[in-house]
Amino acid sequence: MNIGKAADQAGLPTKTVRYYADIGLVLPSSRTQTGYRNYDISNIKKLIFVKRARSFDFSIRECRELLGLYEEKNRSSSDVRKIAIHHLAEIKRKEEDLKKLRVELNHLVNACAGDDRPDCPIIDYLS
Amino acid sequence: MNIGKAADQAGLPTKTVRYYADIGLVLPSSRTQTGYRNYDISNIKKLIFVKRARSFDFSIRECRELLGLYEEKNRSSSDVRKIAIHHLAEIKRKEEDLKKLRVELNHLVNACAGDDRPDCPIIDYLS
DNA sequence: ATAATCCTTCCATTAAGTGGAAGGTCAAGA
DNA sequence: TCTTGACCTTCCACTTAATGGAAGGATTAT
Repeated sequence: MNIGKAADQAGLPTKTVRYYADIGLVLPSSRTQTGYRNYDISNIKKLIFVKRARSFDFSIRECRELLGLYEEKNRSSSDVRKIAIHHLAEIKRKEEDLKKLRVELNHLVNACAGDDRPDCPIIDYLS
Repeated sequence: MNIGKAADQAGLPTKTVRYYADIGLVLPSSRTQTGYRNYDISNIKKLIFVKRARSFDFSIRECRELLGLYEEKNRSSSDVRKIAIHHLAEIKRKEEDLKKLRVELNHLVNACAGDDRPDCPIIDYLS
């Protein structure tokens, strides 16, 4: 399967699939004599796996680790869980940061008249 | 004031202050004959303003706009408010995205035994 | 045969800095 | 006066995870 077809199957842009090959994340199983990348079913599965992991905001590095465990049939689920828990903590941290920002910015927005006068609590707060 | 002192006053790394000068966000008021950047009080105030705006996760582009309004003494507070509301919406969107991820990933982590067996709902879900 | 659609590699760009190298400047002490 | 150390300068590379585009080769359809 050529890269375009593979990308379609995986639901990823061709550019991204090529990028994943470049960084050695999901390599095509072979190349044609003229240099075209060949993707087989197991490659596609890996692409889909990475796509899903990325949609969970796992970094490429984490995707690499997860993909390693995905392929390792005698893995320990604790290894997978460890990565997921670490990522979960990161997500929670970001979420809390955003919440703080939202609450504070919301206050400022509410305090601002939003009219044609220059007085502005938002500017004041930042000054 | 030299850049190092200015950076200290603003609570920013020297590199960052130089970067802000490079991109024309906060320019030093002058240069010495030998090329050293000179910062005065108003420059420091702008640096602090940008630092606070950045801590609210306003992009550099937004900081530029806010800084423009900060300097424009006959601004309309509605212009400031518009930027803040737009940014607030963005924060909310990100927060909701993260929440969805967190809830779903939390399910998976809870479903995973995390022992030395290979069976793993997390891997299954991504496959 | 030729045109359209693939594919290839390589380079640049994105955001917001950060790190480091090579070298110039300045103030203080011996 | 010389030197040492702490500044400062510019320039280049690197970070994340792609994405856009150019130049050119391969394949497929008409």
